[in-house]
Amino acid sequence: MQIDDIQQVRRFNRLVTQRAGALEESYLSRGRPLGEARLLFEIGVAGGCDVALLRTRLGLDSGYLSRLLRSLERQRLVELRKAEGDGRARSVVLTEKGREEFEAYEALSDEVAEDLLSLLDEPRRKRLIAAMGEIERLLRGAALEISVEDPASADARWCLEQYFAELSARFENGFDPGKGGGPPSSEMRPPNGWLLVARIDREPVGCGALMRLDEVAGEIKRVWTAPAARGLGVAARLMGRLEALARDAGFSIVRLDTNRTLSEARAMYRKLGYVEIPRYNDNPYAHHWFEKRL
Amino acid sequence: MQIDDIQQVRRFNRLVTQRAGALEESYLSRGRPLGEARLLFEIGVAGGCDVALLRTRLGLDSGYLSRLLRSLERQRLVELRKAEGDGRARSVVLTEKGREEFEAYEALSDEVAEDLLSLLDEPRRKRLIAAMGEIERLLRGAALEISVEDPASADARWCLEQYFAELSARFENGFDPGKGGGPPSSEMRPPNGWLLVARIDREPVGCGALMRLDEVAGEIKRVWTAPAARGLGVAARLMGRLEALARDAGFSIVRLDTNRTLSEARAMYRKLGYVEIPRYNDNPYAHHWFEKRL
DNA sequence: AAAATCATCTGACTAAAGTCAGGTAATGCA
DNA sequence: TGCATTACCTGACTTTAGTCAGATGATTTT
Repeated sequence: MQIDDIQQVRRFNRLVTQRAGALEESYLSRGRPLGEARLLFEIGVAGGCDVALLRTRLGLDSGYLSRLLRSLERQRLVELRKAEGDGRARSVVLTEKGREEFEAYEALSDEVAEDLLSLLDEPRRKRLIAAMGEIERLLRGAALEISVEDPASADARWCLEQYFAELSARFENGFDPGKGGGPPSSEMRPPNGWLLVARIDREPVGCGALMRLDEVAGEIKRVWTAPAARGLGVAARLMGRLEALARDAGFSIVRLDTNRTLSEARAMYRKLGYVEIPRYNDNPYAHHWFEKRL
Repeated sequence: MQIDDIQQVRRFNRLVTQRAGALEESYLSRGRPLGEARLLFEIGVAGGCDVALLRTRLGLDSGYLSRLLRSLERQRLVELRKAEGDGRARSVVLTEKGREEFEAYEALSDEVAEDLLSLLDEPRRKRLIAAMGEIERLLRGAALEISVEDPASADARWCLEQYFAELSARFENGFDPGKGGGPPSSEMRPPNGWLLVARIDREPVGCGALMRLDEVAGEIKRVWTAPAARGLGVAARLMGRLEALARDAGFSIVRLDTNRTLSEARAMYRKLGYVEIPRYNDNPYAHHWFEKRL
């Protein structure tokens, strides 16, 4: 690692935190301490949620959070009620007045961003946005964690549900997991199957599975990235890990199939070194088959 | 301005401030409140300075700052003494122990930056650094302020001194302002001369002058950018403003000369539409002459 | 059904950060 | 010379942000 790089990061951090301080200051303009403003904002973004979620998201002490909520309640900005399902927990929602306040904070955030952009002419603005997007993708992608997961875990099931829902939305004739979903999820457990879940900041953002086809070949299935995490290279990282798993399991070949509507996926497989091969299974939803020698 | 752009800036701000929190947290690891740590750091960066400068840089109340300084003094990290020149003012310097602490904070900053970089592989790291550099240049450049200044003002004199010092360091045979410096600074006042000073965050970072040659032609001189602000497009912005001044003054041509050692300057003049012409003056330090029709 | 665990609340604290109104000595200006 | 201004200091105060040790009632485990 180069010293120049470190210096660049440090200069950048200094500059950006300085500018970002403008946001905190603008938040204070509504005459409410920052802690309360942040809390109100977080409740608004979540659109009402359980107190426990706020506690972990903002990293607050439970006593402290309780008091902050009480204060917002006294200001008639939020309402607290018992959470459904668990009588111990409580959930918060914004009142009408709270929603107005939240929107005022939204407007302030927009304003700060707009002020920044207005300093630049159109081509420079484009470059700034592009560079910000690049940094965002790189940093979010860097925070990606991939782990082998039991297919029955809550996050795994969530990912798979999303995946199937997306297939049935995108495939020309819909999608029925029973017909083309391949092996049931319960088989995606070692030693003949592996399910990976990718997370960013604890939140699941993607999945992928490897199944044993025979002694020498594995099959990659159910590679999916959450819409919010696309463009970060999540799928490519999942593929890499699946191939590593395949190698560790002693496979020398991995195969996969895909539907013709998923053209981005096909482009990615090619880029990763997969070559198209003849049909090797009877999946009615597949139009292309690929393999890669490890 | 597009809504997408604003959202990108907001997402970026959120992400970056979140990561920057890591730095603040690491600063706390030395068992000193953040306020004191920041102050110590600022004194160290400045290498000792007047109290008033710290007050404006950190935006602190004078009473509060006074107490913070007292606390650092009690810890034997800094020493306060009367500022030279003004008996009311005080100046601060780090003690030996203070310097050690400062360096520990420096090391922490480096570490945080390194941790970030270590999350990425080499090509991604390169992209991150490039994007950070781009953002830094754009934002710093956006904060550039250019104004017509009296050549006797402190900032103007500082810029001109720096400019002459640099010429004498770079020219093959040194530089004597008396021989090639052109008209004395006192002539750079309307209606026959204009001196521009460029500033970023109040700090002067460059200068440039326009002088009347005759009824229809102006001459651009003393265009200089402080080393710390190079690469931000300061000189190009100064040139643009000087040309605008020339147009307003009724000139239809601007000319300028330059030394052969200043190749970046020559490249910039060409890029801005200047064309090389024969010698039009007797400046012994000039090797190239340019002009541009407005 | 008892015991353990959990989510939240309450009260009693503390440290940090900051504000404000004078006060003192040095400086600048008429 | 004298009066306003400036740079900093001091004391008295407030707000913000947070910690911690129980208390309470719901839920889960045994």
